[in-house]
Parts: sequence; structure tokens; C-alpha cells
Amino acid sequence: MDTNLKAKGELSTQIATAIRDSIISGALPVDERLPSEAELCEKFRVSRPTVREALKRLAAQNLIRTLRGATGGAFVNRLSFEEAYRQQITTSTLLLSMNEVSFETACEARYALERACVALSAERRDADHLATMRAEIHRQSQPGLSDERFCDSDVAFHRALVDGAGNPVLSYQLAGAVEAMQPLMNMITFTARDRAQIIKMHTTIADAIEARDPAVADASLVDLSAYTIQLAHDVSASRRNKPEASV
Amino acid sequence: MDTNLKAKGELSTQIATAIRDSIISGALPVDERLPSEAELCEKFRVSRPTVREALKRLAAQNLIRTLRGATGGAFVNRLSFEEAYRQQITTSTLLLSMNEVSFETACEARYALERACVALSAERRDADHLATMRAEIHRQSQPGLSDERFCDSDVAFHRALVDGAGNPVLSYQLAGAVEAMQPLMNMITFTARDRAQIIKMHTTIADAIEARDPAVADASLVDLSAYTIQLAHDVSASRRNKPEASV
DNA sequence: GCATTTCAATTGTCTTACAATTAAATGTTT
DNA sequence: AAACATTTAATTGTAAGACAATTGAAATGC
Repeated sequence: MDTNLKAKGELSTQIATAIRDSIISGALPVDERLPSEAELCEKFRVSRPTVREALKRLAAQNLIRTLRGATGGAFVNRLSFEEAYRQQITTSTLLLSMNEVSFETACEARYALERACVALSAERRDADHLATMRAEIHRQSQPGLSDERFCDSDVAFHRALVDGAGNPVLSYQLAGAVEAMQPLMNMITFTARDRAQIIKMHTTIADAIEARDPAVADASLVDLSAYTIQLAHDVSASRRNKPEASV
Repeated sequence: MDTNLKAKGELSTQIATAIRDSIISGALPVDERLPSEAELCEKFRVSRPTVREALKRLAAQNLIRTLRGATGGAFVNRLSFEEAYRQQITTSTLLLSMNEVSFETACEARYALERACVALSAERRDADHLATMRAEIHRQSQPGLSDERFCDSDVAFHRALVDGAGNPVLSYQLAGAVEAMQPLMNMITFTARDRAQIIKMHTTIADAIEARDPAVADASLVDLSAYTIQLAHDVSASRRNKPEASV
């Protein structure tokens, strides 16, 4: 670990950066224990609160975990795909909510990325992925299902579709796109008729995946994309006509 | 801001979570000033170092920025696409380096995602994107270019290709995939012959984008993907044959 | 040999104090 | 009166020391 800090910005920031660099460069391998806070104070010649603020920054990025007790301390975290998923979902969600991204733009991105997976998924999906997709379709067909549950199931369906590609990097990238869309999707209250349409398209996709037919799977995903955007248009149009009802 | 903390985990974590929830829910809008540290101490009934650790966590996620001075304080940050790019790149880089993702897997993901953009890019690219692509191809053709600069230019080329789709969400998603690959790409030392091949493929792609021909652009991207993976195979094979030279 | 207790190391939190920074208020000079 | 310099107040940044909480390991007792 390099204890020579660049003379720029606040101390806690500099220390956090120095440790982060050591982690990224591999100088501090996964599960390695960092020096205790007291030792870090000596190394960097700063007080303990300053060191702690630096460590909290790293903890917020899941780069380290801290344990109390005799054998406690700060340890380098392995950034798991699970944690990366979560981070990406929250980042994507904030990005969409803070930058007034239109539904069309987000939707286009989502389906474009998802189309990148279907060909691979049609080739490689195993029985589990297919079973999950069928199960979610069945869940979506149940009459009493709330809108929220329907959307959850929708996400699960597409997640299985993406995971079928068997590429964890792809799954990680898609997680943000798909899940961050959910709040926007929830704004569209599906009617029973809409649900029937969507379930039909899901079934077509599942059939194509089962038949290992990438072309049909891709085509039906394009249909679903167009239909979703059309739905959004209809909703926003009806809201413009009846603005008083759009509370 | 909800000052009722759930009795779980550490105080600084709870406070950070409470404030973060307020930001995500929109209760604290962008550029809103948070209460001063002293006020937060009173609200949450904790000491100032604890409040500060919580604020540092949020600062590490770019959720807030802090300014010193009379009118200083912590302000809610607008999460810009730029910052989201950077976060995603570091996350993706760590993910790839810590989880022993194979070059094939990462490469497959990257090109699959990129293929999702070319069709849109062929439709929508403007003169600037095309000019950037041409300029980078020209740069790549220069004889004395170092391997590192060549890779930089490669990234810039693909970045322009992706940006041509005119969808910031897509650009954001791709940034991580493309840039995180660079360290892996750097492991492959391109020979002059390899460079000529790659430049040829880049030219084919640029021509197709200029002609607004999605099918040809997609096909040449597939070629480039296959060639890159082949190169990686060759490199790893030659390393297996001469392990003593792979220091 | 096993269970219990004690202990020591470490992080979590609190208190108090002071330094650094910044903008506004105030005073001073032209 | 206006421009400039100074002071002041608010706020974050850093420091030092203390104590509490936690936890594994060592010492102790049976």
C-alpha cells in the first residue's frame, strides 16, 4: 500500500483512493486483512476519524467489509456478481429517475440489450431456464394477480430468458436495464386484455427458446418491444386527454 | 427525512440508509441542501463523527457533494451519465478481475451488447460519429503507434459506434462492457499483421454505418468478434507452449 | 479433556476542541 | 457613493482521547 498521498483534496478522500488503488491493482488480494485502524493512522499520519471516514467510503462501494472483535478488522471483499447486480440496479434506477429518461429511450435500450441475449439463450438454455419461464407464464395467467406481482413475474421471466444465455457478464449487464425499468413499467397499469397479449407473446418466446429457434425468439421479442412502447403511447395519450384523472 | 432508525446494524449505516432512501424516493430533490452536520446529530441523536461516516458513505456513491464554508453543506447530487459511466467501468473492471471471467465470456458479452447497437447506429448516426470513427481508424493506421494507444483508439472507435445509436442508456450500459475489457485486451499484443486485419474490419464497419446498412455492419461486427476470440486463443496457446516466456 | 472465565485486540461511538474555508457583513478609503 | 479591505459567522475537515461493544483466543478451573 502506497502511503505517500498526493497533496490534493481531503485527507479521507486521498486515503480511500490510495487503498482502493491497492485493491484494484491486486496488491491487496481478496480476503486480505488491511492494517488495523490504529496502524493506518500511523502509516498515513492522520487521526482515527479520518481513517474511519476513508474506510466507510470503501465499505459503501463494497470494496471492504469490517468485522469487530479480536480477530476483526477490514478485509478486502470479493465483488460478487450478486453485489454488482444490486449496485447496477440502484445506479440505473437513480439515473433513470434523475435524468428524465423517456420511457421510449429506456425501453429501446432494454429490448435492444435483451435481443443480444436471445440468440445465445436459444442455443444454450437448459431445462431449468425453460421451466422458470413456463412457471412465470403460468403465474401471469392467474386471474387475481395484482399489478405489482404481474410486473415481478414479468421481470423474473425476462431474467430467466437472459440467464439462459449462460453468460454471467451479460446477466449482470442486463440486470440493471431490466430491473431499473420496473418502476416505469409499474406506471402502466395493465388491463386484462393487455395481460393476455403479453402472455401470448411470452409463450411465443418460450416456445421459440424451447425449439432452439433464435430467429423466431428474436422476432417475438421485437413484437413485444413494439407492443410495450405502443402501450406507453396509449397511456400517455389518454392522460393528456384526461389530465384531471392522472393523479 | 425519516429520523426513526431501524434497530439493526451500525448507526452510521442506518443513517446513511435513511438519507439514501430519502434521496431515492425523491423526498430530497436534486441540489437540495441537507441539514448541517450539527443538525443531523440532533435529529438522529448521534455524535458528529457518526454522522460524518454516514455522509462519507453517500459521498462515495456520488449521491451527495459537500462544500465547506459559510454557505457550505451537503447537497444532493444529480447522478449524471458521466458519473454513472465511471462507476460502471470500475465495477465492471473489478468484477472481471476478481472473478476470473474468461476472455471468451467477457468478449462474447461485449460483442453481443455491441451488436444490439449497430442496427440503431446505422439508422441514426450523424456525421460526427462517422467522422470520429474514420479519425480513429486513421490513427490506428499510423506506424509508430504504441500498443496502449492502439487499444485506446480501439475503445474510442467502438464508443463512437455505440454513441451513434443516440440512446444514452445504451451508451451507459456499453461503457462498462467495452472499457472494462481493455485490461484484458492489452494482454493481447497485436502484431502489425493483426492490426491490419482489425483496421480492415473497422473500415468495413464504418463503411456499413455510412451506407446505413445494418445487416453488413452486424455481419462485420460478428467477424471482428470471431477474430478477436481467435487471437486470444492463439495467444494463450503460444503461452502454453512457451510457459517460461510468459513472465 | 472439557467447559468456563478472563483477557486482549479491534471496531463503534461519544466528547471536545481547533483548523480551514467560504460568503456575507462590516468597516475603510478613495 | 463606490470600490476595496477586514472581520465575522457558519460550516466542514481534522485531531486527540476516552469508553463501550464485540469477539476470538488464551488462561483457568473442574
